[in-house]
Amino acid sequence: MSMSRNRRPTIVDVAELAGVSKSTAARALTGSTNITDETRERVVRAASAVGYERNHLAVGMRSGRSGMLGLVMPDIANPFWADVARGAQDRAAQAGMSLLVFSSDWDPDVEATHLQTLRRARVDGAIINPVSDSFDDLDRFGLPCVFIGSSAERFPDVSSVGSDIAQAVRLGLDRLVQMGHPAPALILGPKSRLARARFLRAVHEHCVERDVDPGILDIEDGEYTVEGGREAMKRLMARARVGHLAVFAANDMMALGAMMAVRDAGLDCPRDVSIIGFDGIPSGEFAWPGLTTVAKPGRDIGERAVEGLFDEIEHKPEHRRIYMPCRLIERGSLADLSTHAPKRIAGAGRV
Amino acid sequence: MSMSRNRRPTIVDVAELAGVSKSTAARALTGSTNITDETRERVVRAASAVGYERNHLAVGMRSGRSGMLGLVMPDIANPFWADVARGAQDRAAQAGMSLLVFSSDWDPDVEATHLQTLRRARVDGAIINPVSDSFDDLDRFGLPCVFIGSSAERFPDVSSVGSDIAQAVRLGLDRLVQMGHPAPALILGPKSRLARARFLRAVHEHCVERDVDPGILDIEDGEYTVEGGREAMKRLMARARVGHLAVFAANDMMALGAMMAVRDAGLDCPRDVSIIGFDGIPSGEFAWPGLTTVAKPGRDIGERAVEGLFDEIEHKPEHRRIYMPCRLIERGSLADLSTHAPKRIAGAGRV
DNA sequence: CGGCGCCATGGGAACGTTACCGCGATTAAA
DNA sequence: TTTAATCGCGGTAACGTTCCCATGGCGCCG
Repeated sequence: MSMSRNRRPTIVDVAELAGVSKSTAARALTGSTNITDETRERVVRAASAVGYERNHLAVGMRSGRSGMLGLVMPDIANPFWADVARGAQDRAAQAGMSLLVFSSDWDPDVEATHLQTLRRARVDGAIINPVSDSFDDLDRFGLPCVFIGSSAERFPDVSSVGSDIAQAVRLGLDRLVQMGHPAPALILGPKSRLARARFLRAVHEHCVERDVDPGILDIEDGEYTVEGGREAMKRLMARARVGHLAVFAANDMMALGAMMAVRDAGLDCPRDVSIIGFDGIPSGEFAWPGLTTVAKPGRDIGERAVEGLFDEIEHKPEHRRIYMPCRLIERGSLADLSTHAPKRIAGAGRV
Repeated sequence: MSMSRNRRPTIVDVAELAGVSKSTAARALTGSTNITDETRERVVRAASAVGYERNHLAVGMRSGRSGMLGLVMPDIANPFWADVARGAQDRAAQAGMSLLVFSSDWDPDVEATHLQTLRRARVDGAIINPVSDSFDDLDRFGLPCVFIGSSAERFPDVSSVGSDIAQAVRLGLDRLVQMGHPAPALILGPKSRLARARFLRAVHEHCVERDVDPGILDIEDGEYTVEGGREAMKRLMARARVGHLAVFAANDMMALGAMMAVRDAGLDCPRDVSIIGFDGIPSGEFAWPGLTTVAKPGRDIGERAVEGLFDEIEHKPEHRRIYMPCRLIERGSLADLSTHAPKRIAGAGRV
């Protein structure tokens, strides 16, 4: 018995036990052709007898494929990104691949470090929510890449997957109009973020289609946080405005912050103020009232990103940018003013 | 120029450019001794010139250390587990290691598949929230392991990290007593879950210390979900009980569900019913009222698990089970009855 | 001044796997 | 029946790295 207990069995151990060469053992185990059924079965039996498990490091070295994918996101603890990670992980596992997960915390330096780690680990491809503005060394040796998120649009020559902001905004605005809020105020993110511009552009297009002057919309900016939304909502309420106030927040966290500000001001949502968010984070379900929002398909985005990455790895550059449709989740933070004040352009009167 | 653009540069490319042997190049790059500063600098310069990046697959194969850790959790999209993952990932990155993340969905078969993948990937160790009851093949070849979560207590001979349920329960009950709720009702998980027994035992111990008969506590069981908590709360309210009702839920989701049930019944939290949860999920912050809860240190648990795993990998079996302290987060779902009804054992009267 | 030892370097093997090639045997085709 | 083709199998090289050992040069000490 040459098999020591502390050493992991290799394919030669299997071959010896089966009485064949390691070449034959490899053929049997890889499911290759040119092998007798009887021999294959003998090898397979020997493999399970010694507890053989193929060494993926060695396979990866020989074949140049590590069987691993990289995922670099701002923060895995953020519910949206966790959802994306889950989708990516499921799709990768389905294809027999593993996922290396990293959080960049919106820091370009951290991101660069993680990317270097990914390249060193010889991942077969990477899914990245880009923070940095330049990726010179990213594709220097052709690491297949798919970007995710709206910041990915800064890189038109890299395949990417994101939510369809135009469709999402349309979804939200249509519902607002249906409920009798044709000209909602907007709470947007910082001007530096690309997503802000996308969101605003979609609003403009929608207004134009409905012959509404986008200029009449109240707009407040804030950080993409609860506190940012709270402050923005305070400023919004401070503006002299009569009647019911409807708000479309570009982010659920901000929407929840806005809800808090409404409560702080002694008002009631949805009676005095209607709020609709954008993201679909779980917290919106437990707020009171439940937050009506346009949900991004985080999991689907993760899945599609992996699928796109497979195309990229196989050098099938079919698509460049995929927009995943969002869906409306109604929970009760929108007042229905349509019966009381049908078809008015400006803000409707208080119920 | 023999360097093709599509081939990743190896250490021999570096060595050739620097005019040394690959052994010397390796010495220079690994920071080993026995090398001239001048030679080292020349090699380092050559390495960056050709864009050399050490192949971790090859390193892992040669050294037996892949530089990767595995993390198997029920669901990365669950906020608590996402937090754990974040902590583990940060601590691993800090040590220069990568994290392979998997979600088992509480399915033993899926878990087994992921563990096999981990072993094949030759991870240096794994952090696992165990679902299965048996792990025969887990340590057959000595894969270093640290378990996390309360289900880990089923495996006393495996190092594990979990939250200190006894301390958490004490924290919650002490606060309840301070607020004038000495004998709260309990909403617990299914009887099959180990965490339920731990929670209940801690409650019993605390009651005994305070000379309260644990038998007088109302108890309802439910699934660890919003719906489970909602149903349990309904049953709790259906019991003939006068005065203010205080509830300690063993899980934040259930606590939020209980809050919904209270609202559905036309009652008010905290005026009519006090609710305290256990977990510390973000959603509790946005509920109305904000959910007072005992928060598990998810991120810390992840970090400590990685640290424990390092000890395990280096065969330093110091500790076996680490209990991480929880902390109380007060948000307003507890009514303060202490001034109105100080020091009463049974349920206090309505305010 | 000579021998010994240290130190910088180079050569080669090994980690575990798979691809390629060669060889013998069995079978099909002429 | 003879030849060619196919098929099953074994040997060997190669992936990129690090470690061990050998070698040669130089300095130090006796």
